[in-house]
Amino acid sequence: MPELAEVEWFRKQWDPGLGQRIEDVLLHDKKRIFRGGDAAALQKALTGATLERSEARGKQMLFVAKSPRGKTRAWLGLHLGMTGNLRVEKPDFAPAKHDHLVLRQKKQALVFKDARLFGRVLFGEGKEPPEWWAKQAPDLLGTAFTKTALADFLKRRKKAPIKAVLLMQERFPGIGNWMADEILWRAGIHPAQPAGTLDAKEIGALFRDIRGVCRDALRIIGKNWGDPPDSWLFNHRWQKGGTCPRTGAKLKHATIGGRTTCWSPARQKLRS
DNA sequence: TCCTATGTTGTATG
DNA sequence: ACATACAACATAGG
Repeated sequence: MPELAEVEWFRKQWDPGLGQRIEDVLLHDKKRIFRGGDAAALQKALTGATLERSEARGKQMLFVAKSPRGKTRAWLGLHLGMTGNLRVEKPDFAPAKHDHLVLRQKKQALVFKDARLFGRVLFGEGKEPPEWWAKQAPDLLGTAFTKTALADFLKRRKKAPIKAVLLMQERFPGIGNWMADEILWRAGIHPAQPAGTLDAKEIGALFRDIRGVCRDALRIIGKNWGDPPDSWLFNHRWQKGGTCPRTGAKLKHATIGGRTTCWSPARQKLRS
């Protein structure tokens, strides 16, 4: 479920717990969601710590907690995978089947749920943010993401379909299946077009629409989980017999880059 | 029963 | 070493 804007929205669901002490940490499924990380150390470090702040970069979230007396910090990383979510419950909440991590506080409990277990919990301790956070790719709306950086990356991945390339988190953090389709639809580029064959005009459009979709998604979904307008591909892509909101033509679907892909054949044509 | 799912990662191959 | 393709992971819902 969660891409850039959904992750940002879920991150804020734990805002009621900021500035408050964590009384207790409940771990449900230790096996998969921690992927070999030290769940016991996480539990120990977070118990009694005060939740200070949180951030999201792409699909990765970071929650920072301050130890009771020391200067050290506990760094909690959450990735929602395909089906993860964050929510708030009453302080005496008892975790159900898929609630893998619960931070209990006086006024509420902060709950991480993930049915399919594709999500993951990361952890680190110390003064500096851990490696897994520091090495996150630069924000697509920041200054480090330039048209030149985009063109260079496309050149390196020249044989791969552009759809698959947009899903690479090392360069496009936060872009997922629906955002990639939305971007290519706006830019008028066929999802199977090899990345190295895009001309300067297409790269310009792609750059513009990557940032445009990120901005719009954060504004509409990231803020209040609002519904995207019908002028987007989003509301038509899963509908049976769905049509392109710009051309009215019937949308096409196929597996490209290993993922179900939707495009409007009237405005996205494959070139040779 | 079979197919699908807004994601990543390990492995095989070129 | 790098790029590409795809199965595997685990569960729920149509």
